[in-house]
Amino acid sequence: MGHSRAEKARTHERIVTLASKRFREKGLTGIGIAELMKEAGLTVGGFYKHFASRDDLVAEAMRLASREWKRKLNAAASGRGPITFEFLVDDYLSEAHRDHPGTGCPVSALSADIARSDKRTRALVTTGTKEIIDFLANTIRQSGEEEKAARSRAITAYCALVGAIATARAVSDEQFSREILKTVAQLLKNKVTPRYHGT
Amino acid sequence: MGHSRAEKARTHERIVTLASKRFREKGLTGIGIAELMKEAGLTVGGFYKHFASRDDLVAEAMRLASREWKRKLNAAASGRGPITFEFLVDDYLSEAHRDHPGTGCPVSALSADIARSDKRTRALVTTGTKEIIDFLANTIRQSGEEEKAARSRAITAYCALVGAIATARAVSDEQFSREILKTVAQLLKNKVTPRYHGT
DNA sequence: ATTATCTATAGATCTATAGATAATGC
DNA sequence: ATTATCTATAGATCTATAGATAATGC
Repeated sequence: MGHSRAEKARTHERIVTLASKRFREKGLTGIGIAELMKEAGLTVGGFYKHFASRDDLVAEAMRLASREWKRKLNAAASGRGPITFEFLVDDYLSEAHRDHPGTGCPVSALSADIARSDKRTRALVTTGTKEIIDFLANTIRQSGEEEKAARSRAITAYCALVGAIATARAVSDEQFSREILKTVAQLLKNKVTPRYHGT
Repeated sequence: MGHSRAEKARTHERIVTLASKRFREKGLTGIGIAELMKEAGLTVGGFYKHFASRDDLVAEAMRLASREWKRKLNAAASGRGPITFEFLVDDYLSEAHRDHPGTGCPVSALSADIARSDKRTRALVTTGTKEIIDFLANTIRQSGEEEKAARSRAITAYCALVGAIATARAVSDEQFSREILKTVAQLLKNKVTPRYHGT
């Protein structure tokens, strides 16, 4: 029991980290505070000394998920030269990402729940989404695309990625699910390479 | 109280119709049986004479949502000659669709919940999704596209549509939300018209 | 003395069931 | 007699709070 302030900060982070994973897996209302605290090795009573309300935890968990997701994209680049659009597409549309929503893109896992969340959470996700799209647009410009066209492609590619993972997770036919991932990956990559010269 | 068998059938349909709407609005776990029955002008006790379990209602509601959604696409075509890909895209990516999930595409509203649903519900949605993609592929072939390429484009377009609505609903910046809808609509329509001759 | 966590619990849900009531349908 | 719906309730949740306990930190 008891324990230091430094330990409390670590406990806090442990709860938020766990929540950001479980929320993506089970939905923002799919797991209760008691179960989360138990999984974190704590009991329900301590929760409200860490968070003013459940929505507070949701907001913090989504903030962490967005930050980690961005960090992951950047980390994927490091040591390999500038990250390419093709790499991002293959990484996003992998079966690993489809099968592990807990560590994946928060928007594809929680879009509907986010739409029903409070202002703070939605604002956070909005900022994160804009940043990812800017990031995508930059990789597209590296392929020689003009700025405005790159943004259009980035937005459309982002939506195709989100929709593909969401749909591939929803359908129960494994072959069909894989077809979705592979087809979207292939088409997105073809569309963006300069050799096709689309407007 | 009491009432005829014919009336029971109508009551049953009323519950399923309401559920298919509320589920799309609030999520598959976002509304309880008591509230649904109350909204349908009934009380909670009668529920289990209509459905063996909550999951039973979920399955029936999703079946209805898929059927209605297909019917809507087909109805949009009637009296206007063969339905075009362009029309479907604009209709799907309208602000009206974004703002009224209850009568909209069940996959964009519920993908994550569906992924966590039982076999029956997922199988139903899988079939519905395949049909919509076939439908899209047909409209693309009407623009002179070869069959296999049309299927690839249909799958990718479907994912872009689903992701665009999901994302446009999640973000809280109205201008950004509209940008997403418009950009994806424009790019999808450009990509499919024969004048661009992409592979 | 303060505080991080605990046990315990209030009050509001939720799904599901039991048994009563009032109609239909033989 | 059967049955469509009702009232009432069991038992399991859920969020949030009160008060106890055992540590930290002045």
